[in-house]
Amino acid sequence: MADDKETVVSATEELNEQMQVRRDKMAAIAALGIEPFGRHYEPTHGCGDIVKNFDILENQEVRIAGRILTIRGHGKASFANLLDISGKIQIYLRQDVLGEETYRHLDLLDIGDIVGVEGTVFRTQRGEISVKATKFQFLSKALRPLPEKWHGLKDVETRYRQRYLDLIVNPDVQKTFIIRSKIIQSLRRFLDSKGFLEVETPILHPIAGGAAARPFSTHHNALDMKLYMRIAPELYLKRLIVGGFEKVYEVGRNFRNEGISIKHNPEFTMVELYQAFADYQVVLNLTEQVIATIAQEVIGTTKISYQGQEIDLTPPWDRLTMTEAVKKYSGIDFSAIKTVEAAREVADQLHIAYEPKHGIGAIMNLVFEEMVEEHLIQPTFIIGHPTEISPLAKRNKENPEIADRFEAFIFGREIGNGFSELNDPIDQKNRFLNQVAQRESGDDEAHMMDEDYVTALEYGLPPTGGLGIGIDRVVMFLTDSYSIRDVILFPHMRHKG
RNA sequence: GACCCACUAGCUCAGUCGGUAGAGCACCUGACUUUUAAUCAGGGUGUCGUUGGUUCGAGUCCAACGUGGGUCACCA
Repeated sequence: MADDKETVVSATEELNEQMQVRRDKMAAIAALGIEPFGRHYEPTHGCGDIVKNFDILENQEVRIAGRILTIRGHGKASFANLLDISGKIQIYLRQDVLGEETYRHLDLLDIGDIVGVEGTVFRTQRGEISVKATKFQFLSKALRPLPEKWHGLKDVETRYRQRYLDLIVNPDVQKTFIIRSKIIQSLRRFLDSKGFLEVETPILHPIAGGAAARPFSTHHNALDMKLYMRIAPELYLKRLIVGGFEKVYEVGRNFRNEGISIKHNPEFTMVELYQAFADYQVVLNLTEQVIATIAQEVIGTTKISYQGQEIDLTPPWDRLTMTEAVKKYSGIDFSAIKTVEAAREVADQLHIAYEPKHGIGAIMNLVFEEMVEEHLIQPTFIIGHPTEISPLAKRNKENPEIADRFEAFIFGREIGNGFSELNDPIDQKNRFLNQVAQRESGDDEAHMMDEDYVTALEYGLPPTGGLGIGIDRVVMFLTDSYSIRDVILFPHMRHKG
């Protein structure tokens, strides 16, 4: 079609000078009988490893490969810096070593190209550990220029949309994602060592349950069936406890169809774990242990600095009931409030908005969110949430209006949530019915009825403690990242306009 | 969803009161055999996010839209 032709032509016209020059060089490389986009190369050493191990490697022959970051030509000799995953090293290229013809190929070399170099490890007069190249070959031509070497890439939009550029030119970014990987490794090591079994449960759910959130919905064509992206793995993991696994965990992605902020990405990573015969106290202790262990293993300390604030992750963390916390920071004693009318009056005085569906417990939770959360800078467990807002948690034995539940807060942000699991199928069914009623009255974050889950409970769920920890937020704290987007490789973005 | 801020060369950024579009790096041409933000000489490569409006004249003022960031709202 004519349209296609025009597309090709206009695409060609869009090449700026630098892109055209690089394409010309690519063609010149091909004209020499060299593939501009190579196939295979076996480095013997990492660039950064050579620098680290110079004592052993001095005067040794090495073969390295990486991306050209800088080139400094000096006539019949040139210097370049080569980057691979292990770090950077300088390469020194001399016409009299490489030969005139090969040396001329350097004219076709650009910053950003990926090349292989063989040569001898040595130290220059200025003390820079370098490789004196005896051979040099093109591995992949870069057809676009890299961002600037000194200021790097700062444009936030480009950094997120083209994360590969961010990773190439901003070394701290790579560091953050290496730490992220180590955090998850450390988490798995910890749980494995405690006898937990790692499992995988569905991400496509016929019923989205386990949390109060709006799901993404999708459709299975062959089955002509509506499906949801999971908002939490909770109900499946507890089915596994019914099935006889006594300690399970899953590290995985949850999807929630909600707003985006520095603390929220539509897909985010959580670990959820369940331990049979345990209660919320057991998993509460586990929470502070696992976070402290990860911090110690990955960054070498449990005393961290986040956004200029010193935070001590060393157990034990503070423990405070929600009622106590609300009293401490708002002056309101909800244990003395016995009617919804009284609770509403308090909320009105504090100018906190509530809805008709909110009972005493939900209103206390609103006060908590509004007046308490921001003060919980040092790691703090808030214990004893209203049962009203905890439809999957077991009631407290002494006070059925509160649940055996906790949330862990750091820097005013919730990083974990755990409870004694509701294992009474009759109570669970009634709570679901309650949620369904709320749903029908317009709350699209209320739970859907999950009959099969209730059936599973009817076969017997042992007393169980369950815990969920937001991994992204943990990574944020341990890498001192301001935004969740800085700990997610490809954060969600709109279509480019 | 509301409000605020940003968008200028490949990258990082200037751009005065509305009067011919600028710098550094990168790039191009040349010199240079231990440099390292190499240096030296020469060269500006642009749909000023988009579309309208005001004006003799708009990168600059106004409006709408787009994208990003932030605050709030919403929310594990």
